[in-house]
This record gives sequence, structure tokens and C-alpha cells, in this order.
Amino acid sequence: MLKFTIHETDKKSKARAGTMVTDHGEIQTPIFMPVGTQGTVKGIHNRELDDPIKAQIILGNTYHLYLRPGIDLIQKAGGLHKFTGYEKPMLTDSGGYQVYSLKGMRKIKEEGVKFRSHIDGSKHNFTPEYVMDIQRIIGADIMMAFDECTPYPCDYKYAKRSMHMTHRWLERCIERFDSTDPHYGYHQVFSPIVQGSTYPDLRKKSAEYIAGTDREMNAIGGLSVGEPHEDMYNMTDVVTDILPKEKPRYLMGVGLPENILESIARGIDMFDCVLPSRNARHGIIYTSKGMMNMKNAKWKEDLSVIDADSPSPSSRVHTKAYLRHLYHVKELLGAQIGTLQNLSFFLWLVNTAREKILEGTFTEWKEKTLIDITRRL
RNA sequence: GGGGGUGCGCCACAGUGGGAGAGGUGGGCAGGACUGUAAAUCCUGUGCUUAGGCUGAGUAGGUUCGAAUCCUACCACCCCCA
Repeated sequence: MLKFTIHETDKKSKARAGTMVTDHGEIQTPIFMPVGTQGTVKGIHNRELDDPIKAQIILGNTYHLYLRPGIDLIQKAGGLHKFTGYEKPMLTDSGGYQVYSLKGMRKIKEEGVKFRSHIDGSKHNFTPEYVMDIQRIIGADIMMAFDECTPYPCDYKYAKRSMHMTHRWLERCIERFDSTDPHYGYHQVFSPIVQGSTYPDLRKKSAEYIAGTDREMNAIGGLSVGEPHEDMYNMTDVVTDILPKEKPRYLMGVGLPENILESIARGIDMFDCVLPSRNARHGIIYTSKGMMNMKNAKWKEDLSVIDADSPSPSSRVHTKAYLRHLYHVKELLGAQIGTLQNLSFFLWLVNTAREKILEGTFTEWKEKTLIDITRRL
């Protein structure tokens, strides 16, 4: 069973600091989960997830791992932990996000989703039941429901219909999940996902429905797909007022550093986002003093270190001019140093938020920190 | 030394071979985007300008109403022969 303990709740916001205990280890919340879609967080090694990043849990993706290397091999290897050598907690996304991002290469029906592989165009059929089976084989500590992530903007009629279908799919996910056992001897948590686009009444309805399924944790999906930040925050607010306080809440796909702080304030415990890792490969560096586009000419001769306060040693040693050079000549080390910097910053951000919640100074710290981290250097 | 070929925009390569094209592709350079990873990716710009235009096809002449295109000389590079 998943144990979740809340140690402290902020007086001026809904922020909380807690601990989740999985069979692969503890997770101190609020937490940011680096995304490792294909069995690796792009650009870095597992041991760097421990040090300097201090990751406590990472993501994998059902759709991608199913296509390559395929579930037979993962099963043969003894699950994704064994296959990758990463023995800390893992969460798998269900492929619901690919229903959204691979639009044009899939067909959504009540029964499930027919995909065309983005690799070779081959046809595949994902049903809620099959996605549960695949995630059992992958063996992540947390399995996500198969949902439809609606795009933005999304008209009310479609959002409502999609939400109801996601709820029906959820029933099927639960039935299959509850009637099957883990393959590898450790517990797997199942998380349902709230949908409802940017409509408060739909979000409320969905949150009530999801809360009613009484699972070990809950997630909010369908946000950070291009809607204004105010909508994202409002929807999160509506939903966290309904989802049970005693269970972890996961806001899927979020986000920018400021999104994370604002969402912690609204009662979110878990985040994931490709932004720090992807942007690192594209030359965007996040620090506690602001963000930099390292490719810009302004850094060409800047021989000061990347970030003197960084948790990542390479950022304290190497200069901005050197990192810019690495990006310019497309050396892989640039992406590596950048990924280490961004992910260790994101983990620093949530860990510090946690400390401040425990100290009772979260809201003041958040307001001050927002000014720093949104600065463009 | 002789013969042949080629020279344009930051670079390379294609293309054109009397009516200009500030044209193509790639790269470089300068910006921008990226939120449960079809992404080490994608997009925009890249002669000057007072925004009307102006200048421009190795250099200098010439022929022509008109030349990147034809002619002459020179320069540079490439190939072949000695």
C-alpha cells in the first residue's frame, strides 16, 4: 500500500509537505519528477539523477516503451527498473498524452484508441485494459489511468463528452487493475486523472468522480496545453478543493518554475515536465537568479561561472562562455551540463518549497522567489 | 611553360548563359519557440536604405537600346599536359 503522510500545511495557502512511501523508496513532497520517456532521462546517466539532481522518482512512457524496446523484452528483463538499472520509484504515463500529441495519427473511439506508430506507421490498438496490462509488465511504482487529454482550446460540448469517456475508461482501467497482480512482487499504485478542460463545472464534476473512485493518489490532466496560466491555476484550485487532502495530488505536465510554485500553493504534491530537460538541450538554462538563453551572443565572452549557487558542480566550475561554445558547436556535453543544471534547479526549487512549508514561511518565500526565477538574464 | 575550365551576396553547392534576382538548397550567424518528450527539435531573419528606392554576378575596359551572359586584358582558383 502507498503510505502518504502530511507533515505540515501552509497557513496562507493550500501548500503541504509530505512523504510518500513506495516499495522502491520514499518521496518527499512536493516533488518534481524528471521525464525519462524511453527508459532514460535524455542526456544524463542514472547516477546523476541521484547526484547532483537528487531525483526521487522519474517517469517512463507506456506508448514509447511499448513500441521500443517492446514489452516482451522489458518483461524478460524483469521490468523497467531492472532493465534500466534505476532502482528508485518510477511512474509510467499511460499514453494518454500521446492521444493528444499524436493527433492525426490516431482515432479515438469508445473502445479505445487506434494509433499509427510515429516510427514506422504500423497500427496499434490501445484499450484501457491493455494499457493496464502493459503498465503491469513495465512495472512502474505508479501506473496512470488511460485518459484523453483534450487540447486547448476545446469547446464545451467536446470537453464534456471527452470527460465522460475518460471516466468510463477509468472504470475499465480500475476493473483490470484490481483483477490483476503486479508481476515483480512489489506494489503498484494506480492513479486516476481529472479532466474537464478549462470549464470549472466540468473540472468540479470530474474531481468528484475521481475522488469517488477512492484510489491511493489522484492526478490532474489536460492542463498546460496552451491555456492562459490563470486558467491553469483556477482549474487546479477548483480541483484541489475537492480531491481528498490525505492523498497525493499530481499535476501532470507542469511546468514552468513559476507554474510549479503557484500550483504547490494550490495544494499540488507532484509534478513532471519535459521543460527542464528539453529546454536544456535547446540552450535554455534555469537558475535561482533567472533564466538564460545560452546560445545568445551576449554570453560569448562571459567567463563567469554558469551558476555559482547551483547544486550541479559542472555549473559551478564551467563558464557561460564555455557552455555557449558547447551549444554552438553542438557538443553533447552542452546538453549534459544544461540538463544537470535545469533538473537540479527544479529539484532544488521543490525541495526548498518543502523546507519553507515545514518552516511556515512558504508564501513569503514564494512571492520573493517568483521575482527571481522569472527574470530573463 | 602550354591547353582547358570556373569566378555573384558570410561560406558551400546547384542553377541561369543578351531583357537582373537582392533568387534556390544547405551551412554559418542573429533572434524566437518549446509545459503527462513524433523535439540534441522547430520557426523567423540575415547587401544598403531616409522604406521611395539604391547598389550588386572576380578586376578593368569594350560591343550593345540593354551584359552575370558576348569580346579583350588582367587576377584568383581547379584540372590536364610538360
